[in-house]
Amino acid sequence: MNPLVKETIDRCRKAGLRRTKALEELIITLLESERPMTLAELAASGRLADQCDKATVFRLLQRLAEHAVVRRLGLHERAAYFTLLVPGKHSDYLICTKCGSIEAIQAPCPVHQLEEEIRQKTGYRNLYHELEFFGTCPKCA
Amino acid sequence: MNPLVKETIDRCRKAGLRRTKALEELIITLLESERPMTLAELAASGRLADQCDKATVFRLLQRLAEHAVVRRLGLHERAAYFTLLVPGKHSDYLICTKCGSIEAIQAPCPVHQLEEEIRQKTGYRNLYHELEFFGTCPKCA
DNA sequence: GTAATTGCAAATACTTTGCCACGTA
DNA sequence: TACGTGGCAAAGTATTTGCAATTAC
Repeated sequence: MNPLVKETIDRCRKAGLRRTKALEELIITLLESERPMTLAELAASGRLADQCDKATVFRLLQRLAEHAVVRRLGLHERAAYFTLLVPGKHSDYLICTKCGSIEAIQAPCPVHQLEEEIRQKTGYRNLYHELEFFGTCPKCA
Repeated sequence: MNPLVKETIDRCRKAGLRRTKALEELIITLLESERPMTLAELAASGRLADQCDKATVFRLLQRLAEHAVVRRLGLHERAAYFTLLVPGKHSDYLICTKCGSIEAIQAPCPVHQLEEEIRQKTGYRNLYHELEFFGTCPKCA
């Protein structure tokens, strides 16, 4: 088993969550995905489809988000997107507004300094950011 | 009347939209607002509440978004937010995840260079970005 | 044994559309 | 006059909750 899976489950356990089949499969699914996924996508995906109800996935995501194991993203669609938070990793995204494709951007994120500035000037706590680029991808153009 | 209102209405006219009372009031409302607003907020706001139906505001926003007069933002809430696009102006936002307050960030946006890089490397067209900082504001902390 | 977790179904919230009346160009 | 626009009400989509049954610890 991917050590990151074990690690992530450990974080959940420490947060007081029980180790259920659904939790495991959800984490594996999120980890396997290269991009954020919606609740509907997650609930319909192979690992989870026969494993548990959509409401369960919803409540799991909710709990995991509370404990900063996943993050809920906007990404402009009607449905919310979720992605696993891996300590030390951060992604910004490039999204095609025509076909809806989503890809993570590799380049180092250029906003850390501004984030630090905001932290100091405004006194906000637990600051994090979300950065997305939208446009028409070459295929759709 | 604020010259920006006239200017914006002109842009709408050029896009083929008719100059209606609802259009005018919507643009004024968006322009007066310091921050993005939801459809519900807009439809309930003084200028529009007695002026027109929520469906009308919805369809107006839709048309305006198509013609890049307004932009639809995610901002993490269940409801979508809308903001007027003023040529040459761009805002990033700082949002409190507890009380939901939204404020525009004054600091110059640090991602233009990355945006340019992406434009060149990926061939995406009509590129723009959305950047938000989330955290707990001093009041809520 | 006890409290967290789950499934199912029902309730909400927000968005979107149909259809006919109306107003702008 | 012609076609974009508006109002009202209904339908659609995604999210959220209640409650009893189940499961992890």
